Amino acid sequence: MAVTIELLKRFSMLSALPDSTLEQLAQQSTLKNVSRRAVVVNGGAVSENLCFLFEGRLQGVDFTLDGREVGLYFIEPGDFCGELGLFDQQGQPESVIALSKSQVIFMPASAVRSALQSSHQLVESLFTRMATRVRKLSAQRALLGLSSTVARVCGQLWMMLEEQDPNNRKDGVIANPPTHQELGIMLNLSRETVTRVFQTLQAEAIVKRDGTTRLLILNEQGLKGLFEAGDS
Amino acid sequence: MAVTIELLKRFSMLSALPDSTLEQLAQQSTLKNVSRRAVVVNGGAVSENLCFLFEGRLQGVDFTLDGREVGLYFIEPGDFCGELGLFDQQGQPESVIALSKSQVIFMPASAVRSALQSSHQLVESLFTRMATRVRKLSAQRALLGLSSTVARVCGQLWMMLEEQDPNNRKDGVIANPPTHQELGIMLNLSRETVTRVFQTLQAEAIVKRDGTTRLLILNEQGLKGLFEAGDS
DNA sequence: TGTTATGTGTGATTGCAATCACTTCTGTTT
DNA sequence: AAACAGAAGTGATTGCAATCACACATAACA
Repeated sequence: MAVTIELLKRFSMLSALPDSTLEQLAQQSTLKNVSRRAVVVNGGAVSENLCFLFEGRLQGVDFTLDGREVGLYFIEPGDFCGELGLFDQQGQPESVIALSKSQVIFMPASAVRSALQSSHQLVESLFTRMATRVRKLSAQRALLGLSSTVARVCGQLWMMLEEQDPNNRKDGVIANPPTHQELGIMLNLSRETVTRVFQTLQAEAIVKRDGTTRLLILNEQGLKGLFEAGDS
Repeated sequence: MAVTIELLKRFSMLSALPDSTLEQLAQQSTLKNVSRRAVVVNGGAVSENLCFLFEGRLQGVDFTLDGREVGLYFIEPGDFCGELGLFDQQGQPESVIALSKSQVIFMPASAVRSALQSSHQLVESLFTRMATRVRKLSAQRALLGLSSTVARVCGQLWMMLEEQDPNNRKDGVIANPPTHQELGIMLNLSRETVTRVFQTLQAEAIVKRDGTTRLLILNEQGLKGLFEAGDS
């Protein structure tokens, strides 16, 4: 499926580029519909593409040496992945998997390198985005330092809410929420434990499931309070 | 203390820069001796400097909302930190602390930005280094997915060994090893649990303490085996 | 519409590591 | 050399979440 300049402008990192650069990137990119559970980036392999998520939800998943799945990060619409190997030809250990039906733009790394050569502004944008990514990884890791399972789940939901697009954020909606299992591997919790925390949160009218494609945060202050309480 | 071109060349990211660029960077940089427990980068604040570690050991430390210390990463000699805010003027949540007496070169971010403008090679080096950092953060996080405390500690020691300079690596030496407490906060373990694991490893002649500045890895295969065994 | 697969929910059991309090050892300072 | 501070070591107790097995609900597919 063809990629247009307008489509690429939806991504904040690309939006400030001149149309001529966007046109070149668009011509070399492909928009694909990927189904739930599809592998978007293969772990371990060098990725030839950057993957921009237009709609859906992706998750970076690694495996420990004892075979456990470890969730490293989620990718929300408007974000991308696959950029680590841009200059060092090395891949990333984790796979990136679609958690729900998604639309992904695959953009060749070579095209991005060319654009970087001619646009210092893109260099700064990419670097800034990498910095944001490092901060998010650190915040994600800090969640694991919480000893309370309720605090950990609430912290994850809070982080996901903060990363929703402005409309969903305003309405307290998390689009395409991950399953309990997918949340569990982010937080080193079994899916039963995540289920039990959700039971508590729903009983207290803090969250409410709205079908499988939306999770409603009914009480943001309550959620944040449980996150900040830590060991209550 | 004055910084020389030769000193800066010890850092792989800077070594390929032309002497004229290195001279400019050197003139604006400062080498400081910092004592154990000194704060090298203040968490939350925008850092005006990049901090290059010449000798010693640094640790990035954050706090969870319930007040627990969380260790995010170690910094070995030859590496640096403080670069996240280069272009977005935002800081990092974690503080960077010296774990042992260290020598750190403070290099103004403004000087690095200037160098980046004129050196695409430095852009690539910095980006590649950020990618490496993301991979390390992911690997660090994956350690927390191991359910066995022995595997987790052994994994941490293995990662630290791999990051030693070639001489120490060859000899199976970890220089300036962190305390059990400092290791514990990296791995979400209490310092008592880390001590008990070390007891086991020393009893099995896998590791041996050589004073406070060196930890000897006597049996690398044994260490790696315990790491890879996961849930033994 | 019925069947199948996936996700959520539930209850019981058990093991492991956090916690606490304390002692011993080692390095630093006076 | 003695005193002090910090780090390592030790033992007992207890709580919490992983694990397991299973049932129920919901979504997807034929």
